[in-house]
Amino acid sequence: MTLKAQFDHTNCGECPIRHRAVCAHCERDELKELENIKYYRSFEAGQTIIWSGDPMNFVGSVVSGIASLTQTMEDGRTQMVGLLLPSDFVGRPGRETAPYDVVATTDLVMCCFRKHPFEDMMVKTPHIAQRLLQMTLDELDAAREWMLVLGRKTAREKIASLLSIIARRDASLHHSGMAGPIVFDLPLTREAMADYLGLTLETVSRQISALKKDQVITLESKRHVTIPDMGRLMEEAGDDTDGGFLV
Amino acid sequence: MTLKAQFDHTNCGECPIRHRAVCAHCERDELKELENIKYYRSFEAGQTIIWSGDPMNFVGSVVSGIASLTQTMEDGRTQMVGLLLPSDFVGRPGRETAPYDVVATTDLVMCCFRKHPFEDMMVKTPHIAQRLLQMTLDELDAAREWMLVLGRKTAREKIASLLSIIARRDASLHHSGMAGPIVFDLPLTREAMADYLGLTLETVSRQISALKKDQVITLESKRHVTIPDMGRLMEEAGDDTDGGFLV
DNA sequence: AGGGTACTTTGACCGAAATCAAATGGAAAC
DNA sequence: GTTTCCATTTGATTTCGGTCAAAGTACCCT
Repeated sequence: MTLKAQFDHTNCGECPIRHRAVCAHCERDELKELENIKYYRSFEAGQTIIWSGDPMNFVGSVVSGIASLTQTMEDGRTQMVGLLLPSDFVGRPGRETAPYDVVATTDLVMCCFRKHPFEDMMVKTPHIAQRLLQMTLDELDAAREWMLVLGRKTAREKIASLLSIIARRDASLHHSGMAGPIVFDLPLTREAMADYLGLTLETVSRQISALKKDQVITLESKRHVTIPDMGRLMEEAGDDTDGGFLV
Repeated sequence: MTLKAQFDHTNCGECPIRHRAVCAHCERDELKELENIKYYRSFEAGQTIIWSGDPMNFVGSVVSGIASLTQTMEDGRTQMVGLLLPSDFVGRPGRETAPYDVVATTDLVMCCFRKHPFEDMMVKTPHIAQRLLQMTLDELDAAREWMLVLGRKTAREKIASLLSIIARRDASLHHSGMAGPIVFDLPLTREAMADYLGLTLETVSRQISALKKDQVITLESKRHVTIPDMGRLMEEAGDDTDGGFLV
């Protein structure tokens, strides 16, 4: 069951996503306090929000747009290690510095809380620490699922896996059922997809073309994707687990 | 700073590792309760401790030996997603089922706690939830660091990265300083190394031979490794971060 | 409309790692 | 001792994805 499914109530103030993510019981007192310390930040596509190693003085969640967590080697090779879609949480309570770069992949709005007040609240409100533990375990599962993709899947399977994740996340946002074709816009450039999948952008492009030729997907434009048969796509991804993905 | 460094006191009863891992302040009351519900389990090399999807009714930590977390596709491709060395924690408070197989890579002793009593204690003792959150964040960082290895490093760099991690963990166990050669036994078969690195066992063998030829490492036997110059090895691994690895 | 820029596709070629296959080594069992 | 079994090494060949290069496409900006 996803995070969204567990806490999908709407009476959580003007930043509902954030509260759904943190407040397990949506109690009014906790909410009031969160309301008092929250603020919004906007970023442009391409902007780096936090540099690896820098002090990170806030936590927050994505309201709209896409952010990514990336690691870079000295010679420039980069690997995306997380994809943050709306409602995803960013931040490490109890940590001083960021362990990797956080980059706005598209224009982005985040709902933030200064770290220290948030940590104080965590101490006063055990629910929150436990909720954060659950969320972190979910992220850990997603990261490990992704290790299988990076370590053992072919380029074609990697592309199918990524499309599958984005399609599933997007479908759950739009409350559509599991039947029928799924339509969405790819929020990533070919290069960003390559960085996520451990491929080159040329290989990404070639494999997308191949999936199109084999009618696993349809492209109305470079970015606008239709998936006529989700089951077929998941076969292509080599996925036995029909769910469970979280990132 | 590693987990070990933060909690390296010795007055924690007969299962000190376990308590170092969970009890942030080593308070006597908590310890007593933990003592009452703990028990030990032994496993033989190769034994599967938990199957992915099975109910998991305990949490615990590795006392001696090595366990690994692995994911397997239908066609048999497998990816190791975590390596559990002595003092590492296993288990998901708040989760019913295991998300991947846990396998004893060597003969193994674990110190376990039934899950429900442990969860009850977690609720009563906020420290523990917060400590577990910290540990889970560490694991998440390690998993993401490993994603860079899997996605972007060459076979030679992958091998060097793995040797580097094991050497560092082993060195910290034996309290040796950072200077001088490091000697240890490889606790993994070539195949297990391959599964961890997303390679084939042949490639692992070839790259180890190559590192030996280039005198980055010395092999007294197939498994007994000497690293004359840790800095050199880390260069080979492409590591800028001279530390931080946890798994 | 024209020109610039950034993103994407496609082609030709190359190389690192996979695959297939055989030989070697080392330890336990008979 | 030698047989058996398993882990490991090494060799020959193939293949998938990377690299280098060029062309195509869409969008923005005067």
